[in-house]
Formats: sequence, C-alpha cells, structure tokens
Amino acid sequence: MVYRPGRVLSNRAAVIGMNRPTMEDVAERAKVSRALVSLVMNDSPQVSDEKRRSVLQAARELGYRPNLIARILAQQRTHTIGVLVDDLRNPFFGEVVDGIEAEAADHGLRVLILNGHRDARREAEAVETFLQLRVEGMALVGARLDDSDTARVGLAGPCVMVASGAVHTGVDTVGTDDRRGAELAVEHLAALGHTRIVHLDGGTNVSAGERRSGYESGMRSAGLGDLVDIRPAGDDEADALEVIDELLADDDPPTALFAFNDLLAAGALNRLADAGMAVPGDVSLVGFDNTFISALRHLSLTTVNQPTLAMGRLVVATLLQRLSDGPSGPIRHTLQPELVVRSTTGPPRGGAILSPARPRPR
Amino acid sequence: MVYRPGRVLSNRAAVIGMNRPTMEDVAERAKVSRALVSLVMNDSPQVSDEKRRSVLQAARELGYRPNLIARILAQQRTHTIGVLVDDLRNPFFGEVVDGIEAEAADHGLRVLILNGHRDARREAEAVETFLQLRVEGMALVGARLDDSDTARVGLAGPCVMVASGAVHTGVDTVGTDDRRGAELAVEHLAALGHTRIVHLDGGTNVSAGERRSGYESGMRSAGLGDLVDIRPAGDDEADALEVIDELLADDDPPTALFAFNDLLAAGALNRLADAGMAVPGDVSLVGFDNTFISALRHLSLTTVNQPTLAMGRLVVATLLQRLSDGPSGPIRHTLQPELVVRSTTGPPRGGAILSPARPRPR
DNA sequence: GCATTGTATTAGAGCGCTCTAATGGTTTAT
DNA sequence: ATAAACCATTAGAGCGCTCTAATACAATGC
Repeated sequence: MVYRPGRVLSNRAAVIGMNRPTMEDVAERAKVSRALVSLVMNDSPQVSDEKRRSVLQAARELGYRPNLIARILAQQRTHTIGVLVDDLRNPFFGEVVDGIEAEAADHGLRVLILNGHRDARREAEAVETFLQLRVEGMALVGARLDDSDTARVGLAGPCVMVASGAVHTGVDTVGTDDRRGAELAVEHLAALGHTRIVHLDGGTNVSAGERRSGYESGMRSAGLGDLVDIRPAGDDEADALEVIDELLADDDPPTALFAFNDLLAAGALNRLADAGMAVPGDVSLVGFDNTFISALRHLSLTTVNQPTLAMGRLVVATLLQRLSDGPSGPIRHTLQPELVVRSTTGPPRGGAILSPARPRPR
Repeated sequence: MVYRPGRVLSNRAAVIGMNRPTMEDVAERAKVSRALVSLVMNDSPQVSDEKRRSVLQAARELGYRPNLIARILAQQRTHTIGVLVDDLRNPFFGEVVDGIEAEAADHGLRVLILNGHRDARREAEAVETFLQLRVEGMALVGARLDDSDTARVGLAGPCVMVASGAVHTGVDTVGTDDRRGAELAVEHLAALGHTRIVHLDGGTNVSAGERRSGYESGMRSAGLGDLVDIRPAGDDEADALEVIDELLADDDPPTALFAFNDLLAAGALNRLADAGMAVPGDVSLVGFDNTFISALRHLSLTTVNQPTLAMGRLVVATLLQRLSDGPSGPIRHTLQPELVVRSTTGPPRGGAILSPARPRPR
C-alpha cells in the first residue's frame, strides 16, 4: 500500500507503483498459483469461493494493485482509445470529449487524452505517442495535422477525425456540416439586409476551410458573390484584435461579421466594444459552435450550433465500427448544424429587413 | 505501416498497433541482434554508423514503431505523470494543465489526462487507472475526492493536488491562497459600502471550503460577522439559477454577491439580467479564477486572479521534488491571489464609498 | 470397479522490450 | 609476442501479466 522510501530514485524499478507487490507475491501469500490469482482478479466464475476469498484477502493485505502495463502486454489489448484535443481551453472541445467519454464508457473503453496546444507539430507527437501506446483507436478533436501526418495516422490504425468535408481518405470523419453552418450564418445576415459581410477566417483550424467555402457559397447564393471578403484571423479570442482594428480602419467597414468560432467572435465583440461600436447596431456578429460562452446573456451571441454530445458519441461508434469492419472506404458522418439567433445580429443601419439592399459593387 | 485487415477482430492480438512488426522482425531484416536494434532505437552512441543505418532502414521498411507498453514493462519506468482534471469545460483547469504540460515537457515527462466529470466516484476511478498504469506521479486538478480516497492516493505514490489550506497530510499541494482570495473579494465589497454580502458556495469543489472560510473571516474583519450568509450553489454556470431566484425573493436581498468561481458568477449574471437587475447598480458581483470569460468586455467581471501557469509548473516541480526526496512531511506551496477589479462591482444603491454603513443586524 | 464427464487448479510459454554480462575482435601498451 | 584495454555486438534473463493445455480430483454412470 505504501511506496517505499529507500528505493525511490534507485536507477531501476524505482518509481511509484513499479516495484510493488505482484501477482506472484499474492499467490505465495494465499498459497495458490499465480494463474489462480489472475482468474480471481478477472472475476472468473470457475474459482471456488474459498480460494477467491483467500486470494482477495492476500491481495488486500499486500496492497496489491494489478499492473495494467503488464496486463496489456500479455493480452495484447489496451481497451483504450486516445483522444487528441486541439485546445483544452476551448469549451467546445470539452463538450465533444464529454460525448466521447460517455460512449466509450458504455463500451468498456478507457479514454486517454492528450493536449495538442493548437500546434501541428505537438499534435503529430501526440499521435505518435498514442500509436506507440497501442491505443485501439484514435479520435482527433480539432487536430490541425498536415496531410502527410493525417495519412500516416490513417494507415496506422482506426482513426476518427472531428471534421467535415474533404479530408484525407485514410481517416474516418464525424462532423457538423460546417459548410452548411456557414451558409446558414450568411443567409441570416443577408436576410437581415446585410451586404458587406466579412468572414473572419479560422486559419489552420481543421474546420476553417469548410466554413470559409460555406461563407463563399452563401454569399454567392445571396447574390453577394462580388462582395466576398475573407480576413485571416484564427480561432482564439486574442486572434480577433488585429483583424477588427484593420476592418474598422477600412473606408467601407463591414456591417456584418461572420467569425470562425465563438471564441473569435467573443474577441471581436471585445474589440468592437473598445472601439465604441454598437452590436448589432453598427455591426452584426455571428459565431460558430454555440459554446456556453455564446449563451451568456451579456454576450448573447448569434451562433451556429453543433450537436457536440452526439458528435462525441458518434466518434466512438464510428471507431468501433471501423474496428469490427476492418479497412474499407472512409466513413463520413455529417450532422446538421442549426442557427441560434440571439442578440448580436440585426438589420444594418438604414437597411430594411423586408427590402434587402442590392449588392453594391465595391 | 499498414494495419492488417485479416487479423482485425481476431480474439487475440487483434487491434491497432498490436501485432505489428517487432524489434525481432527489424533485427532479422537488418541481420543483427535484437539488442542492437534496441540500442539504435535508444540512440546509443556505441553503435557503428553502418549498423545504425541498416537498422534504421529495416525499421523504416517494415514500418516499425516501438511498443511503449513493452518498453515500460521492461524498464520499469513510465516517464509519465497522470493529470486528473475535474471538468474539461472549465477553462481554468485548461490553463493549469497548460502549465503542467510546459514543465513536464521540460523534464521529458509525458502527460496523460483523465477527465473527472465533476464526480467523486469517477475521479476515484481515474486515480485508480493512473495507479494501475504506474504513472510516476499524479496531479489532481480540482479533484473532489473524499478523505479516504485522498489518503489512498497519497499512500500509493507521489501526488500533488491543486488546492490550498487543510488537505490530507498524505498529499502535497500547490494552490492559490483561496482564503486570502476570498478575503480580498469581501474587503473590496465592504470597502465599497456593501454590508449584505452573500457567498455563493462552491459545494463539493475542493476549493469551496477555503473560499467559504475566507469569506467568513473577511466578513468578520469588516465588522460584518453577523451578516454572514452562505448559500449552497456549485461551480458551474447552471448552478447559479436556483440560488439567484431564491435570493431575489428574499425580503432583504443582498447588494453584493461573492461567487465561488467565474462560471458560477457568469450564471448569476445571466439570471440577474433575466430578472432585470442591474449589475453593479442593483447588485455587485465578484467571481474567482480570472478565466478569460471574466475578461470579456461584456461581462467584465470583477474577480480574483490565480496564477494558473505558475501553479501548473509548480505542480510538476513539486512532483519531481517528491520523487527525488521520497516520503516526508507534506509539501505546501501557496501562491498569492490578486483582486482584479472590473465592472461588476460598485457602491450599493444609496451607499457611499466613504461612509460604509454600519452593519445592520437582521 | 473402471471409464467418463466435469470442475478447480496449475505449469509454463509468451507478450515486446531493456539491460547486464559475456563474447569476439581490434588496438594499444609492455 | 603477450597482455591489457577497448570497442561493437549479442545471448539471455527478466519485467508482470494472460492464456492454453495439462493435471488432479471429485462426482457420475454403467
């Protein structure tokens, strides 16, 4: 039960947990074989009550704790899936992970989480760690791997990526229809009468491409194709600062902003407030993800909802399907987004809801 | 490189990564011994360039990837610390974990994260998993374990808890002085002239006790001991709803609230807004943690800052110290909190800053 | 009585790696 | 020339567990 002072820091077999009583020790104390101890530890029904009791007692007395590492090596199964999270500070990812863990628990799978820190290199390392740990499947939640890394992962084993649209064929995907979500946002703004709608682009984030092209197609459908205006921003609050400043300095500043995600939108809201701009009076703003942040009354951000919990569960379901079906064409699950209209969107100054202005060529 | 269709789902040796080329395979192909391959994989300097090259090539050709599980079992070292996070959706924890990972990386340690889901039972399970995985140390970030679980963990090996104040002597702690933080909040409100200051209590959260007693001592120091009023709430946004309703229905509603954390404060802000209460006009509000949420201009929540990054790094440093020193008296690191005054606090209606009202006995 | 079935237990190989000690080969010192 | 020292390489035990096949023993059938 207690870790042993003297041995700490000895070169080998030093640290916590290693160098503890083993099955052998328990077997010896209970005067049975190691195999029997193993059976007891695995709740085998074919053990007599008497032996079971004495084994359990011996285990308790010694403070025995099974060594998962040894067990995994012996049974060649980890019963574990690895979840790579792009950014632990973005609540959106936390919600997806909640879904993943719920479904994993239902199937007796352990979930190990590694943090990607919004950095492609570190994410590639994390993936490598999962692979070396022999997880049975991997979920990439928001990972921004480049194509070659993605390909490597896909080849290495079951891997589900949270993403939508065109992704490397080697990995399965579960995602919200980002393109459609972006279209919903633009349609909403266009219907309110906005024409000068700028997209704050998500940069290297996996979902950035789809949302960008959804924005573009939304603009075109609204007859605003000539006004497409995409500004590189990012996916974090801090990433909004520069772009907003730049936009406000514009000769013809936008009347509406469609931000890559809620965090970026929140950052934009901050900066707009600093600049004394009224939202939605002077400028309307739409986010993406419908995190709890957007629901805060004082932000009350219009945003696009993603069914995070369902996505998380579906990720694991997909992983399991892949595990049982073996390699084949990529599986693609696309869930539907929903526009959540709150208080950061309204008609443009002077614009009317019922008579949307015709696109002014710049 | 590719996982093998035929074997997937076979009972044994089935899944991703297991059943892959081993060191033996590489050795055979490179026509050297397994031991030599091991040396190459570990960058040993005592390998001739020629052999090294041929081993690396063989490994590449086979798509060899070292099996971390086997390696760990053999060297009896995991080089891994386990981090138990109470709630992945609370950005505060994400920030602490960032600090932990930064320091861990500096010392060549892997960080494995498990999610506690704000549930004592699940957290105890997670701890057990870490122990069975033989992590070299554990960091409990916000874990709400009961005393007996905490004791078990402490006995099992190096364990640092993010917490302050009286904690089981078996575990080391790193934390912000929660009590002092709470006092700062109360002092600030009292100085503004508030007397009817209610504390929204954090429930089972580890830090709840200290913040509660800090509130109490703060009230007493301000001569407001008779007005101490603690309401059970929680640590999540949603936990604020009921309490706020209850408080607003009070004959003598408070003019100031000190919430357990920012999330709870944000929830309170929501509910107050719903009820048409002005903040800080009708009621002042202070949070805790200084998460990025509190900094959003539209909330602009007065709160108590915790040096999250420093805490995270210190957690790992403490773990390493414990690892090298062996068991001894508990290590306690307490960092200083700071009050961050923003826009949710102001003088009470009719109250003056310069002449704080005398405490009215209820 | 002995073969048969069934149940509880155990021996022992094996999982993929690391690490110590031994080996063989070359160079240097004497 | 022989011993000593050094270097690259390898044999083989061991990490703590699981799992198959073998074994012991009791109960059953004829």
